[in-house]
This record gives sequence, C-alpha cells and structure tokens, in this order.
Amino acid sequence: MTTKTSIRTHDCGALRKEQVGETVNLAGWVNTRRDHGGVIFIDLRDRYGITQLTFRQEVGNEIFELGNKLRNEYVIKISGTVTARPADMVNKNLVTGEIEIEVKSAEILSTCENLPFEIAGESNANEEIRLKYRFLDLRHRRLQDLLKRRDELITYIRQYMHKNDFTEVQTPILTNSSPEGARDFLVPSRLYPGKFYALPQAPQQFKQLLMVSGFDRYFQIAPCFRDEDPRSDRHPGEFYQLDLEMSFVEQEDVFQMIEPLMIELTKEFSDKTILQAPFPRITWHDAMNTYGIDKPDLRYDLKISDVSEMVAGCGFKVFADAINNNGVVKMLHVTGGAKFTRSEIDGLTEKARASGANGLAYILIKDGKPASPIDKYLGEELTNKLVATVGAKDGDALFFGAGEWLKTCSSLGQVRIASADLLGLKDPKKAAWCWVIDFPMYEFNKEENKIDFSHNPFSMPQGGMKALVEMNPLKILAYQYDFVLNGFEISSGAIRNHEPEIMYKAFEIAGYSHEEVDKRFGGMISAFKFGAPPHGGCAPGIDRLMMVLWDMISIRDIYAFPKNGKAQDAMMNAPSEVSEKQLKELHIAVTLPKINDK
RNA sequence: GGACCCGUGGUGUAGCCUGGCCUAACACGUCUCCCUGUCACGGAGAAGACCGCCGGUUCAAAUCCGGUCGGGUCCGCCA
Repeated sequence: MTTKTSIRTHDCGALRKEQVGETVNLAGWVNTRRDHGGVIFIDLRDRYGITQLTFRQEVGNEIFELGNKLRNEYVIKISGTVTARPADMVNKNLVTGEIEIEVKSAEILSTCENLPFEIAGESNANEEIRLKYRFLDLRHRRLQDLLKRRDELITYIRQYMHKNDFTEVQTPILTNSSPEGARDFLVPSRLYPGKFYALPQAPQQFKQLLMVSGFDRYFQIAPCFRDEDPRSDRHPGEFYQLDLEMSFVEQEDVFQMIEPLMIELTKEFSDKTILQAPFPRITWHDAMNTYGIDKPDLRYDLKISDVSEMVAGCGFKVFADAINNNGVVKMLHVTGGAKFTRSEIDGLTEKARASGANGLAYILIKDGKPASPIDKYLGEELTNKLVATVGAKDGDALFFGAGEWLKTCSSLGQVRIASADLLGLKDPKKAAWCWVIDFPMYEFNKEENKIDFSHNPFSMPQGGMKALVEMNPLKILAYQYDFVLNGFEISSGAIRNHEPEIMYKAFEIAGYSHEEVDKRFGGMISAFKFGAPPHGGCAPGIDRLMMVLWDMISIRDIYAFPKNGKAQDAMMNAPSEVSEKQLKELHIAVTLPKINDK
C-alpha cells in the first residue's frame, strides 16, 4: 500500500531513519507550532501520524517567514530533507520520532480561522459545540480511530457472512409504512399525490421474501429508521443492523451461526473476557423471575427469588395482601448491600417506585443480625428463615417486592441494576453474553382490554396451529429470542411464521380480521402461498454492539455524523423547512401546531 | 406528554448553597514582543464575559425567587 500522491511522496506517519538524506514532499495539517526564535518546529499531522518539521533562519528568509505565518490547522505542503535527530532529541512517543524534515520550500494550501475548540490533544468541549463542528471534532485522533475500528468491525462481519455463504442484498429504502411497531418516517410521493413511502424500520418483510425466493442465506448491513425518542443507547431516527435470515433452519441453527461471530467480534474488537461460552440460555420467564428484566446483566450474580410460599399468611399486611390477590412476593439478595446508606436506599426505593412498586421493604444484615423496619411484622423466625433460604451473610441486604408478578419482578430488577452500580459490580473487563429464549407470543393490553403481540407478530408460535387453537393465548410461547451483552439487548430474532393459515390465526387472536391481514401484510402473506421454506434469523444492532464493546457512554460517538438528543443534525441544520415550490409539487399543506416551536 | 440536571470570555472550569471585598478568578486558546532543540517548549505583555434571556425580591443579584429559551439524562415510546 502506498499513500503517495501527486502532492506528497509520503504520509506523515511513514518516514524513519532509513530515509535520512532523501528529499520528500509532505502535506497535512499544522498540529502544533513551537517557535524558538531562530528555529520553528511544526508538528505536521494527517491521518497516518505526525512528522516534525523544522523551519530554520539559515535556510532562507523567505521560508523562515512562511514558518512564522503558520497557525494551528493550516493545511500546508512542504518539500525538505529527511534528517536524523540528535540522539538525545529523539521523541519516543512518535513512530517518526527519530527523524525530522528540514523544510526547503513550503506552501500554505489553506488557512484556518480561530477554532471553536482545540484539535491537538483531547476533545473536551461540550457535545453541543462538538456536534455543530463535527468535521473538526472528527480530526481528533480518538474519533478517527473509532471510525476506523467501526469500518474494520463491519468488514469482519461481511467476511464472516460471506465465508458462511450469505449473500448481501440491498433492500429498498423507499418502501411502505408498516402499521405495527414504531412510528414511521414518511416520504411524500410526488407522482402519487396524497400517498407516501415510508423508510424501513427494518428490512423484515423483504428478507422473508428473499427466503421465499430461494436465496437461502441473506444478510445486509441494513440502515433502519424509527421515529422514536432517543436514549443514550438509541440513536435518534436511524441506526444499522446486521440483518440476516436463513432458510430450512430451526432456532438452534441460527444460534450456531451467530454465536461464533459474536465471540469472534468480542475477542477481536474488545479487551473484554467472555464469561461463558457457549452463551447461557435463559427463558424469558426465568429471566424475569431471577433478574427482573428481559436483558439481564450477568456480569454480577445478584439474584431474585420467590418467597411467596414462605411469607404467605405472615403478619406483614403488604405481603399477605399481595398473595391473597394472586400476586407474588419476591426477594432480591444483594451481597454486600448492608453498607448502603439511608439515602442510597431511598434512591433504590425511588427506582422501585418508578417501575410500579409501592415501596421497597428490606432487611440489612449488620453485626451478624438481620435488622429491618418490618421485622416486627415478620417476626424473628420468619426473618431468619428468609435470610437462610438464600444463604445471606453478614453485610448482605435483602430487598422485597410484593404484588403482581411482572411488575414485582421488574421493580426488583431495577433495584438489582442500581445496586450493582452502587457496589461497582459492572466490570468493564467482562463480557457476559446470554440468550433469552421462549418469549411469550402475546401479552394482555390492560388499557385496551385486548390481547397484543408481545414482540414480533411474524414469529412462529411454539406448537404451531395446535397451540393457537387449543391454548390460552397468554401461555403460548414463540420461537422468539434475544441475545444480550452486559445488560444491553444486542439483537432480537425469531423463527418466522411461514404458513399462511397459522399467520391468519395468529393475527386473529390479536384482533385482526383475515381482510385486515391481507390489506396490511398482503405482499408477504401472498408470497407464503407460493412455496415458503421454514426460515428464521436475527438482526444484531451493530452500533449498539460497538457501544457496549467499547464502553461508550453515548451511542452518538459511534456515528460519523450523529444527531443530537433532540434528533437534529446541528451541523446540517436538519430537519429544516422546505420551499413553497417543493411543498406544492408534493401537494403538501403544512398546518403548524398553535405553539410554534421551531 | 412527564420528571430531574445543566447554562459564567473562543474552550474547559471556579465563584452560586451562606447576596456586598466580583471593577468576575484560573487553565487552555488568540494577539504582540523575546528566545536555535522543542515536542503540552519557555519568558514578558495584551485583548476578550454586561455570568443564556425576561421579570421579580433587595439599599445591593452571577449568587435568592418566578417565567422562558437552549442542551443533557431518564420515564412514556422503541412490533
């Protein structure tokens, strides 16, 4: 590989003492300038490295004066002689540190205004200004390395997929609105007034159609668009998935294909140690019961147990009532939790309340004795029994939740996560992968008093048609799975429902008529009537994966040009108004809300 | 839609709780001058902020109160 061009003979990371004596041409940015009166040192920077230039008075007035004019981030090209540095002047921090260039001629290609923040060194300006000047922020070494790493990771994925005989196919960006799921980004059609394209939330239907077409194994580094509010692990609007689908497979085949890739990516692209491989598999039900969340962080071992039977009929009304109302009482064992301060416990109580609990009862084991605000209701015998059942030791804490099963599990799950934070249990050197399997097919929607799909409506119900006809829908499981890394959902996936009759029945249970299904998913359903192979796949979020592997606080850093937390592009000023002419062509009339916030 | 946090020269911070000595401090950057071996060069000097904005309380507001705007985090939402 050479980076030689018409303008330069070498890049700024190339020269060594072997080239001493050669005349070279370099070009790049002025990283720093050190003026010593009779000699000026310039660190010339490009993507490949930094090379020190010297501008000397004795070489000539013209060149020396040009050196005097240089300022940070000017773009220059120079011609000069590679010279060895005196032994005691070698800079061990630079790969080019043994040499420097004595500049004989130079030209300023481009000047630079006063910078909004410094480029040499760390980027520590606030995010708002860094996003506005993203092209400058991207000059920082850290971000350049990050994008380079991103490219390498995606290249690795592509090679892995091709090695396994997957074909990458580009599916449409302008497609149709899908009525389920997230909000769509809509694109008005000029040729068909009043009609809209939608940007794909995922290439879901297309990849299934490719299976019907017989491609057997498809993948795509697929842009996905969802118009939902961002979070620190959710980039606003757009993100990338490794979308993949396989034919003639069962769940196990998908696992065997994707798990080795995740292991390789962890080893190749992070310094984390994989805690367990093959990845442990946890049913959704067990995950909720034991960790209180469907994306458990298994780097730490805090567990929730069911103590309903133990406390049934006890003197504590909250517990007794929960069980009388068909609820449960759950107990979270936090090793080392007795040292939590009052205000930390208040914080944990807030977490529990925020996810639906009425409060947070607890037992702290201090000086070998359990102590609790509720021990007078529980009594010594029951308290000791609860402590013993999980083998809690001196210094531990037990937290209790009581009420409806899912809510109780979830609230203790949040307490579990917050406790791990307080105890510093989230070890960045560990990679705890796991599969969460057997998601329920349906869930009950209390507000609308109806049954909804709990995840992907295109998943195959376990037990097929027989299960749909005979079972309580809320008990039916789907061939639907996620995989999780350190408490982040990296991917969901499923074995799909490829049989039209089962599809109609599955939708019927969720309240969709035959006609509605035809109308909304007609393309796919009709395809399934023409010889559809059993198929399944998954779609790991690659930005999310990189964020977790590289311990980024915000997913925004993973993108070259991220949007801010308000879903705007601060550099391009998107979104923005368009011209009347454009609107007219599209037959769009804009009706602004009364409170006009730009 | 809701809750919480933040806003001080170009950048990052201190000061705010406990109003007055703030005519706002420090570091980096910028500008001028000096310096021939630095690499976060060094030295001397200078410019640059009505403390996001509006209003209130007070003899007195960066500081207290209300509103508003901007940014961030979380909940809702994300099949």
